[in-house]
Amino acid sequence: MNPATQTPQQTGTMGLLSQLNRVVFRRATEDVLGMKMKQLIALEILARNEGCLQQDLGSTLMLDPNNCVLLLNELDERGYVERRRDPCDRRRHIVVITAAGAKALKKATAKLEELEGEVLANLDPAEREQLRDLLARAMEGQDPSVALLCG
Amino acid sequence: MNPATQTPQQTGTMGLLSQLNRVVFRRATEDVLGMKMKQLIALEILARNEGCLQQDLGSTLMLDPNNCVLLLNELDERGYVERRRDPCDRRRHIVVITAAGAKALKKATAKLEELEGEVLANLDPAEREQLRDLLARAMEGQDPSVALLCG
DNA sequence: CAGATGTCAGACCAACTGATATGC
DNA sequence: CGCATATCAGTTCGTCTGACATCT
Repeated sequence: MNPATQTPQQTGTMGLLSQLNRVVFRRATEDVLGMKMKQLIALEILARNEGCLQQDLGSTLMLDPNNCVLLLNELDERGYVERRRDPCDRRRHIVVITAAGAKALKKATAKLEELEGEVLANLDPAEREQLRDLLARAMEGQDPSVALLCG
Repeated sequence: MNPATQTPQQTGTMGLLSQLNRVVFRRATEDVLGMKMKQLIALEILARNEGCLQQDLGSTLMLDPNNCVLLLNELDERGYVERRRDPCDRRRHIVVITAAGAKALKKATAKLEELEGEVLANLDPAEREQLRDLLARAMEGQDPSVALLCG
């Protein structure tokens, strides 16, 4: 809290990324969004990829198969998703978002965008789009197993 | 994993931020950096703010005072920081980075920048700087209690 | 004494590890 | 039978809550 003593040294991009993410996480509570941030991201993916495989969802979210089950259990209990057996390979599950899920997602997304406006208050609309574009392009460069996220 | 079924709907900026951060976290393990990501960020702040107050460090990292103690215990055990009583108010601690801490930070930062190059492979150098600038400017707009991070 | 700071111990939650059941 | 998928139970880790000691 003593800006005068700052040296010219810069904080790394990854550190800034991590900290800004922390700001968002601290504010994007379940109370605000109506669901957990993780659930929101999962529903976003499911909304854009109809009938996606459970394992693909897991790999895109970078979750162990294990953790993916837990996440889907939560979403299932709330009635936001359904798990159906894949007729081609009955070991697999196909996950689909329900109407209730889509509705809840819409609400949560609106809240998150509100929050985004506050967190990115220092950036004008063009810069915000630039930021989004850069983040999206960076994500596209990741391991293909994460591909479902990119639109 | 079925790009053909993607709809035009976009993933939100906050979702992308969260996911890209996850990519970094998954890869920035203690094995790679020689220390935890959190420790690295703390040392970065201490390197740029000589003799900063423990509570200011905590608020910048968005840690409870409690958690801040635990983090400093780890760094102290490794000999990376020292806690000194503030002569002005002997309830307070002033935290300083040691020579060993600075050395370890330098190493870890180099590794993190290597990792950054891989994670941001899709962006050219100008775009990476643009991204860093946007993130830094966004952070500057946060609550003043987080100010130590901004350079 | 009241308030602030830092510390510790116990509770809590989220994520990882191993074992089981089903289907290929 | 070996392999893959999903599920559950036990463990571990990081984080939060409350009590305590020191100092102003």
